[in-house]
Order: sequence, then C-alpha cells, then structure tokens
Amino acid sequence: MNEMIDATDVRILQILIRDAKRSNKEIGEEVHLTGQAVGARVRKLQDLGVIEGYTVKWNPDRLGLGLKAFVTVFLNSGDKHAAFRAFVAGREDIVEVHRVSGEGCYLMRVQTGTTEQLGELLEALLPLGNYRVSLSIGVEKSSS
Amino acid sequence: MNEMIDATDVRILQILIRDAKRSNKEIGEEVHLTGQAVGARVRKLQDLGVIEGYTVKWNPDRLGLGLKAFVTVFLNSGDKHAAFRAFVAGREDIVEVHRVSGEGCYLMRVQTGTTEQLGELLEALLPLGNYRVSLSIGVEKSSS
DNA sequence: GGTGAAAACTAGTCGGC
DNA sequence: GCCGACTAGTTTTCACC
Repeated sequence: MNEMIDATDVRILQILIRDAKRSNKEIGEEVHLTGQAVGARVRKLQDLGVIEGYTVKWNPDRLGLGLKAFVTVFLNSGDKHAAFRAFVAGREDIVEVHRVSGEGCYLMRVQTGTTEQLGELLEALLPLGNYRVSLSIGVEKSSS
Repeated sequence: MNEMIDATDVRILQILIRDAKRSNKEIGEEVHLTGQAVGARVRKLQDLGVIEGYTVKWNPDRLGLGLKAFVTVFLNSGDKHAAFRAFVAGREDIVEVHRVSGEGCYLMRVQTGTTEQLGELLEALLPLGNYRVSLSIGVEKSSS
C-alpha cells in the first residue's frame, strides 16, 4: 500500500492542476495510457494524500471582492495565539493564514470587497496585536 | 446576456469551491433545483468569468516540496520591473506574485523542496533588488 | 500494473410548462 | 427560467493478460 510516485504520476498531477476537468481518456492520450489506468493512478494519488480535493478557480473581482491584501500580524503576547486562531476561523474574508518565522508571527492573505471592510478587519484585529498591510495592486502570477 | 448573480449562484459557487467533484444533481438537491438547472447556472458563471477553471488541491509535503515562504521584494530601480517579471515567469518554484503597495514592490509566494533551493532562488534574485523572507512554519487556514 | 469490454452514472440537448 | 425524457460521453468494475 505504500507505493512510490513516478514521473507519470507527477505529469498527471500537473495536467490536473492546470485543468481538473480533463477526462481520464484525454489525459491517457497525453501520457500514453488508457483512461482506466489514469483513473487508477489518480485514485492512488488521492489515497496517498497528494491530491486533497477538487476546487474551482474563481475570479473575486467579478463578485465584488476585488481587494486582495497580505497582512503581517505581530501578536501582543504569547497567550494571544488561541484567540487569534479563533478570530481567523470565524472570518470569511481571511483566506489563508501561515505561521511564519521572520517578519511577525503570522502572515495572512485577505480578500474583501471594499477598503471599509478591510479597515473593519484590521480594527477587529487590533486587540490581539499589531499588523502591517501590503495591498495587492495587481497579480502578476497565480497558481502556476 | 448580461445576467445578474443571485444568492443561489453564490451558494453553488461555494459548494464547488469546497468540492468541485460534486455532481450537478447532488448540488441541485442542496439548493432545491434539478441537475440541469444547476448545470445552466454553472455555465453562466463560467461565461461571466466568475469561474475561471477547475483545479486540484494538492499537498506539496507529500511530493517533497514542504518549504513554503513569502518573499517581499524591493527592486533596486524602476527599470528592473520587466526583468523581474521575466524572472518570475521562468521559475516553477514561484507560485504567486502580487504587485503591492506598502512593504516593498512585490510579494511572492514561494514553494521549494529544500532550504538550499530557497537560497538559490534568493541569490538569483539579488541582482534585481533586496528581499525579506517570511518562512511558513505551519498553515493555520488554507483556501476556505 | 495495465488492458479490454460491459454496467452505472453523469452532463448536454431537445421540447414542453 | 425550470422541469422531464432522451442521447452521448464518462467513470467504474469486472475478468484476463
């Protein structure tokens, strides 16, 4: 059950990352396999935890969520970590949170509709610590 | 052809973000519609550009790409932007690049296998400008 | 581990409401 | 704008190599 991942598996994964709607048969033609062989490998990748799930790439701008920002968080004290995690779990506008070493304690990716909403988020964050905001004014590259 | 997006469309989108492999029929049961009505709405969302494509969520750790970092880039001079864009376009380990206001010129999300590879990336970046690295040591939240 | 053929399910298209 | 029936394509499961 502990199988290795060969180059073909990686190729299949890369194809699926680019477009998960491709059929197994179509992928099979590209990697010189039949559709059901590709299906078996995809299932293996899922069982191994390499593939965690399937999602859609969506455009936040078209839904009035055009504001993207990176917020570096500096917590006031060490006992604020639990409160911070509860805070981010309850907010839909916080898309991604990383515990980081370097600048600050956490770095989170935020997605809101207006600057007012971003301001409200930052204000709610203040009791926990300080922050530094980098507002995205253009995406050069995204999820290669 | 210029249609509005109602609450049902958003619900369908949220379901697809969580799991794009759900069938239209299954989604229809959740939003009280038939499968083909869901399919029509999904097609509408694609035509409107809200849904840009389908991808897989994959686990970099399982492929020996466990190092995640955020690099804030401070370009040396204004004429380095073109060179920087060419630089990031050619590197697979740079996953995401944002033009930002605030700290630095660009903020990019990097994904490498080892610290040596990260060091090599940063060294290659040096001719273009300075940088500040925040190494991710744990993901609290990811792509809600 | 991969291939081949049959079964179950799915999405897309048609007319009708 | 949505529903029901039909068709085409897909994934899945089986035995076999």
